[in-house]
Amino acid sequence: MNFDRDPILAAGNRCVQRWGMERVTVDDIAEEAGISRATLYRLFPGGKQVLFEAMHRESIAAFLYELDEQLNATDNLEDLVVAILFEAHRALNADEQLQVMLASRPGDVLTSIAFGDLPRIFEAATTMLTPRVAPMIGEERAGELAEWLSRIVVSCFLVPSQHVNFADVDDTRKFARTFVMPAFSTLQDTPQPLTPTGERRSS
Amino acid sequence: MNFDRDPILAAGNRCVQRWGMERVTVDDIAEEAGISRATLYRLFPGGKQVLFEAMHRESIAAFLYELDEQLNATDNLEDLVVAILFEAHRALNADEQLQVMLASRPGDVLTSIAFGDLPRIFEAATTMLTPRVAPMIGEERAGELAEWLSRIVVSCFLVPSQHVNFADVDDTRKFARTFVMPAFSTLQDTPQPLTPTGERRSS
DNA sequence: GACGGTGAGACGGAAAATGTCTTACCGTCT
DNA sequence: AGACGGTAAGACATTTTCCGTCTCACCGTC
Repeated sequence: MNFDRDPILAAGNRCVQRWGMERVTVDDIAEEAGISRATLYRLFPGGKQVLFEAMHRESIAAFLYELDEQLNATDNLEDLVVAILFEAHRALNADEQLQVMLASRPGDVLTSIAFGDLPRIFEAATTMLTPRVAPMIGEERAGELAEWLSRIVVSCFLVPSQHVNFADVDDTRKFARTFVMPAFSTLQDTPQPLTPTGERRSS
Repeated sequence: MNFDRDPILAAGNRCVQRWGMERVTVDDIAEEAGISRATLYRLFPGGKQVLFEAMHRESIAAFLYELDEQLNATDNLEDLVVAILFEAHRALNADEQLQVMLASRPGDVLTSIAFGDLPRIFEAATTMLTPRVAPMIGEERAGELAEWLSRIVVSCFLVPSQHVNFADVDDTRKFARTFVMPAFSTLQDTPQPLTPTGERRSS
C-alpha cells in the first residue's frame, strides 16, 4: 500500500518542481490543485508558510514511510541501522522532490535545515523508528538513535563524506559498527562479534 | 569550432532553464552573469524585452550554426533539403533550451511563435541558407526556400504531423520530393528522376 | 589627472502576491 | 422547503517584488 498524499500538498510539490521553491505562488498551487485561493487559505490557515511546512512534513513522512517498508527484513539492531543508512542514502539521492524540499536553494540549505526541517525530521524519524527498536533498546533510547541516524543521513547528504560511502553496503556496515553500534548495542543484539577489521558478512 | 555565446545571454539561458521563462527576473540574470543590473541595462538598452529578444536571436543563431555544419556532405538541393528537415527535427527535439526559447509556456506557444520568433527565424535561416543554395536556385529564391523550410520545421515541431515522420530519413525524403522540390528544383539539380511511388534511394 | 566602464544601491512607479472578506452557488441533511 | 456547511469567484487593501533610471564612488588605463 502506498503512502497517500494530500492532493493539495501534492499539487504544491508539482508547482515547486516546476517553478522552484522561491518562485511558486499560492495562486499557482491553488490553480494546480483545482481549488480557489479562498479554500486553500481555509484549509491551511496561516497561508504560505503553513502550507509549506505541511508540504515539508508530508515529504518527510512519505520518505520515512517508504524507508520503513524497506526494513521488514531486518530483525536485529545492526541490520536495522545498516539498512536505514543505506536505504535512506539511496532514496534521498534518487528523490528529486525531497531534495528540493530539503534544499530550496543552494545558499539557503543550511538555514533551512538548521532552523526548520531538522527538528521535524527528528520527530518523524523517532515516530517511525520507535516501534521497531523499542523492544531492543527501550523507548527512550529509540529517540536518541533516530536523531543520531537522522543527523548522519542529512549531513552526509548535504556534504558527502570522504571516508564512508553509503552506496556501499559493506562500507555502511563498517561505519555503523564503528560509530553507531557501540553507543546502542547490547550483547544479545550483536549478530556476531565485532572484529577490528570489519570484515564482510558471509550472508 | 563552436558557436561562441555571449556570456550574459548564456547566463540568461541558465536562469530561464532554472526558473522558467515567466519567473526569471532581470536581477536573476545579472547575478548569474556576475554583473550589476546597471551594467546589464547599459549593455541591453530596452531592458527585459531586448534582453530576451537577444537570447532568442542567439538561440536561433546557434541552432542554425550547428545545423549548418551538418550540411557539408550535401551537394545537391534535394539532399540539402532532406538534411535540413531531418537534422532540424532531430536537433530541435534534443535541445531543451531551444524548446524553452520557442515555447515559454504551453499556453503561450502560439502567441510567441506567431508574433515574435518566426520572422527572426526566417531571417536567420535565410542568412544561413543563402550561400549554400544561391548557386543552385538563385539568391531571391533562397529566401523563399528558407522561409518555407522554417515554417515546416516549426509547425511540425509544435504539432507533430500524422503523415510524415522526420525522424525517418526516407520519410523525410519522400516528403521533400512531394512538397518542397517541385517548387524549387530545376532539371540539373534533380539527382535522379522522381518516381510516382517515391521509392527509397539506393544510397 | 582625465576618462570609460563598472558595482552598489537609492528611487519611484508598476506589477504581482498575499491574506481577508463578501457574495452567490450547490449538495446534503432535517 | 429551509437551514447548513463547504466551495468558487472575485473584490479589496496591503505588502512585496520587479523594473527601469539615476547617481555616486571606485578602479584600471591612457
